[in-house]
This record gives sequence, structure tokens and C-alpha cells, in this order.
Amino acid sequence: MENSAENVRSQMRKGVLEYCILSILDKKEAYASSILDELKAANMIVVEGTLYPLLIRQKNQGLLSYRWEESTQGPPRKYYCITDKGRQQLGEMDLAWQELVETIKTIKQQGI
Amino acid sequence: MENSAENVRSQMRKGVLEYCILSILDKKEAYASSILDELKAANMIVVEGTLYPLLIRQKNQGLLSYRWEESTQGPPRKYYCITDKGRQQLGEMDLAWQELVETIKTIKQQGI
DNA sequence: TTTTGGTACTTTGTCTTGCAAGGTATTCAA
DNA sequence: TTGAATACCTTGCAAGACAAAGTACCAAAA
Repeated sequence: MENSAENVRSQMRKGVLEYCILSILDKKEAYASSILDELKAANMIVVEGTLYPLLIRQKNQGLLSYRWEESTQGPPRKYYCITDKGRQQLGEMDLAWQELVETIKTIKQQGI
Repeated sequence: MENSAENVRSQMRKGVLEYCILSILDKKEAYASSILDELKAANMIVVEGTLYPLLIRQKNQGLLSYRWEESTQGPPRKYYCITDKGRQQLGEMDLAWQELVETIKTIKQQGI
């Protein structure tokens, strides 16, 4: 089962997924399926079984809240929304991401 | 146990660690402790219990090879060295990393 | 010669998390 | 009332990061 290129990508996605979710919800509230669509549009492939538990975890940590909203197109949707605590966390993640990008640059250059 | 800022960083490190190791060994062979030092210098904190199993995994995948070398300063050192297969994998990781950086940019911008 | 401290490699157990697969529930149209 | 589309949730497994403890080698001090 060697799909090396995809494994490599899947591996790297780990750790930034939470960052992506908070970033998306910082722009506007959204429900799980629409978050999946936006991630897919940005080339970040995630499946339901990953996203739902993640949203629940972030909600339990107080980073997100949600409300139910009826839909004309099917079952009700759970709209998630970032909290103050979530925004604070997002700020830390922005910083951490920038630092990580710098770290990789440094490692790529050291000793040349 | 809330050390939120550190957790965030630790979380993001996952997934790029293998990339960092291959990048470091692509420049010159090295033994575990010296790899730890270089990672630390680049602000990428990793502990022994993480690095050693990772090196062994990459060696078992054929991405690395190693040789023992005596040291005047203590026990012999296991010098790791990247293989052709490792270099190929590193190429894929370079690409995956660039794509991930783009993905984050996209997510940060969508819908503004 | 024994002890101490530094260096280096390894292993064990725990916890988190990504994912495949399967399940539940609602709506609407055929 | 059956099927298709949309949504949400759960279970079980596997990978991997980490803390902590262990093994081993060497040299200098006691």
C-alpha cells in the first residue's frame, strides 16, 4: 500500500488541521459540511470522521460554540462559531505557524 | 495542564518532523544527538524518545542508512546518512511543504 | 579501584488523534 | 413508501509524540 506522495501530504496535514478550522471559523460561522468544502477547495483533504470529533473537541475546550439552524435542504445544521478564547488561541497559532515556516527555512539553510 | 502556547507548537511540529530529519541528513550525515542540537538551534524542540524511534522507522523504510563510528568523547556514535530513496522522498516532502504553505495562505484569504 | 559525570543509544507505557467504516436522522421528490 | 441527498455522530484501529526509565561506554577524580 505505497501511496507515498499522499502519505507525505497526509502526514503534514496533522497538526495544522485545528489551525485551519479556527482560521475558517474566524472569518464566518459555518457547519461541518461547509467547512469540509472549504478545506477541499484549499487542497486540504479531510474526512468526516476526522472533522466531527475535532469540532467537538474544540467546542469542549471552549474555543467554539454552536447553534442549530433549520435548513430547507435537509436536516438541521450545526453552525459553529469561534469564541473569544478561540480567537486568542488562533492568535497563538498564527505565531506558531510563522515560527514553523521560519524553522523549516533555517533547517534548509544551516551549514550551507 | 494548560501550557497552551507550547501545546500549539508541539502539535504543529508533528507531521514535519520527518521532513526536518531528512532535510538535515541531506546536507551531511549526523548522529542523533547532533541532530537534536541542530533542531534545537532551529527552534524545533524534540526529545530523545521521539527522535530515536523516528530514525529507526526511517531506516527501516530504506530512507536512511547508518554506520557506527568510535568517539573519543564517550560511546560510539551511530551516524545516519540519507539514501537515494530518502532523497526521492525528500523531494516529495519539499513539494508537499510548499503546497501546505499555499493551502494555509488560501484558507486565510478565502471569503475576504 | 571505585565512583562520578558526561555522552549516547534504546525501550516501555500512555495519550492523542487521524481515519475507515458504519450508523442515525431529516427532507423532498418520484 | 422508497430512494436520494444532506447532515451529524460513533466505534475501533493504528500511528506516533513524549515522559521516564534503562543500558552502556568512557575518562577523570576520589
